Amino acid sequence: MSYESAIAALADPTRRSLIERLRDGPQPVGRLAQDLPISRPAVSQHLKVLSDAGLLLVEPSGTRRLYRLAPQGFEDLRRWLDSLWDDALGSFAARAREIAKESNSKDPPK
Amino acid sequence: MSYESAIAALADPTRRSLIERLRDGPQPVGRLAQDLPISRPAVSQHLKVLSDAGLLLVEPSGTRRLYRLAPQGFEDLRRWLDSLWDDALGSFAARAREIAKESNSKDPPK
DNA sequence: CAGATTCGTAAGACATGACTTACCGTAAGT
DNA sequence: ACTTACGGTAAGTCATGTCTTACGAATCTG
Repeated sequence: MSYESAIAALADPTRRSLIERLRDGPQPVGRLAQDLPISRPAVSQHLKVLSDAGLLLVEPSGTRRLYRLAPQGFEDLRRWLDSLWDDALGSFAARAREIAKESNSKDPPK
Repeated sequence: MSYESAIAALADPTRRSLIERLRDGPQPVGRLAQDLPISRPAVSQHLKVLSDAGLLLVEPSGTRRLYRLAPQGFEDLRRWLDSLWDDALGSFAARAREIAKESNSKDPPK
């Protein structure tokens, strides 16, 4: 239902960089912004996009906010991509059979 | 190595629409453009982006060009997404254990 | 309570990307 | 050879998204 927003969110390199950093575990905004060549507000905006897409969860802790990966958000995306891959394989296999058949007619057995 | 361009390509709704139409099998540009609310050149440009990202294969046939899904292009993307999902689940499980522990200290057994 | 941290939001500048029309090349049909 | 069909490319317009700085809200510390 909403893997669309997830894909759109993951399309941006900076946001993928944020996602990669969160693979090791939850981190506050300030720490995430430290290693990036952009301002902290920009990071906040990216985090909002990722959260709205269901890819991140937030947990307030004092004045800080811990962001972490949200497994739920990746599920739909994974399923869509898997079914797509299946169809791609199917089409590929069908074409392979055609190629084989054409090759046969030009190059008959025995 | 290049799942980045694949994601960027799939981020656009029109391009996803093209991908969806190609799930049933290969189709020429004109047919793909018929059902879309945009011009044929626009479709050509989208098809180029998808091809460059490794998501489509082209097969010239007379004056027409048949586009089909390229399984190879989805592989890296799938792997990256899967490993990401694994880490997300790991982080989620770790947090769940913390929650349970906190709940225990406030709500001691027996 | 005053000051310092941490972070989100608003407003505006700027770059990027998705469309259009116009045009050209190539292949098939008459 | 001429015409028609099909599709890629170029140039320019317009919308979208990504930054910046400035500001305000909430929490911790002294």
